Amino acid sequence: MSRGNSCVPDQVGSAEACTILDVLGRVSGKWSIGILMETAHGPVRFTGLERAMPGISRRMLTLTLRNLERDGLLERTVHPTVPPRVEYTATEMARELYEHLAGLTQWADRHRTAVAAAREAFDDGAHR
Amino acid sequence: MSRGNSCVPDQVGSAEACTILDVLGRVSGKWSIGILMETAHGPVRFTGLERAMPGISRRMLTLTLRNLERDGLLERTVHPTVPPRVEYTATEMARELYEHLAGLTQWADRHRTAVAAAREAFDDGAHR
DNA sequence: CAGCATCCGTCAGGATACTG
DNA sequence: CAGTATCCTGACGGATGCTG
Repeated sequence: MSRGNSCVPDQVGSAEACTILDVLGRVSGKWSIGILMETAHGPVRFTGLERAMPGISRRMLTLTLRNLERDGLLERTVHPTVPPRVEYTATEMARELYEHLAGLTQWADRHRTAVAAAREAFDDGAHR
Repeated sequence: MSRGNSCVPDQVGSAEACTILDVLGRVSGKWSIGILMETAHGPVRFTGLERAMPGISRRMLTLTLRNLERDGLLERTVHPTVPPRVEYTATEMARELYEHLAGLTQWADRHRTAVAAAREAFDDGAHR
C-alpha cells in the first residue's frame, strides 16, 4: 500500500475507496496491529515490544513505531534517565480504531469456513 | 501483506492479530475495495470495470478479480457467446464485509483533522 | 537501552504485446 | 471481449553492525 496516495478524484466512488485505503494503509503493515494491541492497555517499553512480537527486527519495530506515532496513534514518552527509558502508549484514537478492526475480525470468524470452502473449490477446479 | 501467512501461535494476542491481518490481506490491495464497491449493486463486465477503475492495468484487474473470486467475495459468470461476455457480482458475504469497512471510513472522517495535525507536528519537529 | 545506517531479497504492481 | 505472458521498477521488510 503506497503512502502519499494522492487519491485522484475522477473515479467512481473514489472518495470513499481512497479514505478506506488511507486508513488501511496505516494498519496494514505486518506489525502495526500487533503493536497497537500491545500498547492499548498501558505504556510498554521498546524492549518489551520486541519481546512481545517474536520475529520482528529492530529496524521494523522502530519504523512501525515511528509511523504510528506520526499518525497520532501512538504516544512516545522519553524518560531522560541513563540507561534511556522510552514508553509507548496507544492513544484514544487508536483504541477507537481498534474497535472497528474488531468488527472485521467478527466478519472473518463468521465467514471463515465459507472462505476456506471457496478457496478449496477454486484451487481445485483450476488445474483441470 | 503476505498471502499464505501461517500465523505462528506463540505470540501475545496473535490469534486475533492474525485474523485481522488475514482479512485485511484480502482487501488491502490497491484495487480490491474499488472493485468490490463497483460490483456490489449488480453484475459488471470486465470492460466495464476497466473503465470504472481509471489507471488499472489489464493484468492487475485480472489478478484482483481472480483473488476476490478465489476467496468467495466475487461471483464470476461466463456467458458462452461470441464475443465472450463475463460478468462479476459481489457476493452477500462481500457486501457484509463492506459494511464493516464503512466503519473504518467513519473513523477516518472523525479523526481526519487529528491525524493531519499529528503528521504536521511530527514532520515539523523531525528536521530540527 | 533504544535506536540509526546499510545491504539485500522478495513481491505487489505497472507497461506492453499477444490470443481464443 | 476478456483475458494470458513477459519484463521491469520500487516499496516493504529481513539481517546485521554501530552508537549516544
